[in-house]
Amino acid sequence: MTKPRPEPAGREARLSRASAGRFSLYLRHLERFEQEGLTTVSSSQLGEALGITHAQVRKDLANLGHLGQPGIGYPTHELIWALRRRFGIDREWAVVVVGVGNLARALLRYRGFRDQGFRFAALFDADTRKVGQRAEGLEIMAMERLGEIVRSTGANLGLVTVPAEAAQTVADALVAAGVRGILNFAPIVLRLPAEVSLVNVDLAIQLEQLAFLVHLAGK
Amino acid sequence: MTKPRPEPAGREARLSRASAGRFSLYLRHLERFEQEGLTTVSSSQLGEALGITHAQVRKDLANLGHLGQPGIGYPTHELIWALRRRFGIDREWAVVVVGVGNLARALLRYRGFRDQGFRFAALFDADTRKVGQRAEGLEIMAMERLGEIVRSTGANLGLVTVPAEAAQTVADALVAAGVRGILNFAPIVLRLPAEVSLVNVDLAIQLEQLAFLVHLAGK
DNA sequence: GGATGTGAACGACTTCACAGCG
DNA sequence: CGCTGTGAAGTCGTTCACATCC
Repeated sequence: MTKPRPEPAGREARLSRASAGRFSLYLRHLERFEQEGLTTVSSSQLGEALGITHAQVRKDLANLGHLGQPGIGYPTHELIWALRRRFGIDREWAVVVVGVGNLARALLRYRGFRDQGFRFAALFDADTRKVGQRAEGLEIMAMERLGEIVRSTGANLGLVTVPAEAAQTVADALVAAGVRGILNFAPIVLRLPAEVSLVNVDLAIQLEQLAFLVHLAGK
Repeated sequence: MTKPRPEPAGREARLSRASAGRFSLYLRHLERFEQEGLTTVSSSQLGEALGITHAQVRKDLANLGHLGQPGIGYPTHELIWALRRRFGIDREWAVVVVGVGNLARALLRYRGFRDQGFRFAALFDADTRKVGQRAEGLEIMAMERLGEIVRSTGANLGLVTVPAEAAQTVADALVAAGVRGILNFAPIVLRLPAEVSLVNVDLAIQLEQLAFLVHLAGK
């Protein structure tokens, strides 16, 4: 049974889910600012970049401690590292991908994952014709080896890009293998133990969402 | 300049954005329930399926008028159609796709789009080697023809799956061609006129998000 | 002056709890 | 009795406004 908000909380000062959801955006823009040579950035600059208010930015960043200097702004480099620490991407994440279709291939190609501390450790597919082939430099493994390989590589995240019918089974296997988080692209509600984190991305729903917004706007 | 909440509102009884965001989930589960032969469904059943409380379900569905019957529940079929009407998928949406990579191919393959009233009208790519090839039964067109074809097909939604550098240019072209909504997969903040709706899907961020949740959970 | 940090006001969403109907 | 619809309360997130500091 999945409670609406399982979400176990960390120790540090309470951090809202909404604010957490913007952290990777801050990071991305800060990295750009740093590359452009800005040693310091203001809440207004960040707000402009993310499309939110400066007050919001300050509230979010207050979670990281008092990094800002009145009259000046935030030191870009320090802020980036404070975010990374808080974020957990100062360590490395090993990711396994289950279901090697077009979507998985698109994700494997995404540049920037490696920079952000993500490493693809292994690929799996139930289709025996795909097993043994390579995708983006990694060999595709048979599903039977999932448990073994997740354990031996110490993978902690699983990416599920299989059809809806197979998703729960795959998720169960990943959990059994000891994965700590699952990124699910299948259009179903996965049932997971509370200690395993879950992020859902439902592409079909996004398009429906858009149609809905247009529908509402067009009156 | 993009205000945090441009969102022009519809006429009917005010509908919260959060509740709107669940509509496609309701629809999906209701269709499943109907297939399973349930002519009637309760707020608890729906809540269980979506992972939210029954009170929440009733609040959401109250927007559609008084469809529920105390002691009984909601008539499945009527509810589905009430949702569809409210949703705008009782009409057809023509979608053009710009940037035919793996991600676009994955989306083109998504079953269910057609059932939900979406039709892929045309594909475009800047890569001249791809132009003329076919993907999922549609010919890939040169970017130059975008305006012309959007207009002739009456396409109202655009799906942007190009690299970040090209995304704003593509979006501008789509807007100029008269598209009413854009589903953007590029990891940048698009600047659009307020009358064009926008939904962003940033896949890289979802993985970071997951890492973050795991990080927080693991204390 | 320009920018941060933050209490207080505000607004949005969710849950509670219960009246009322079938 | 079961289940809906809905005010009221509660929770969460955002914006305002201003004291404070460089």
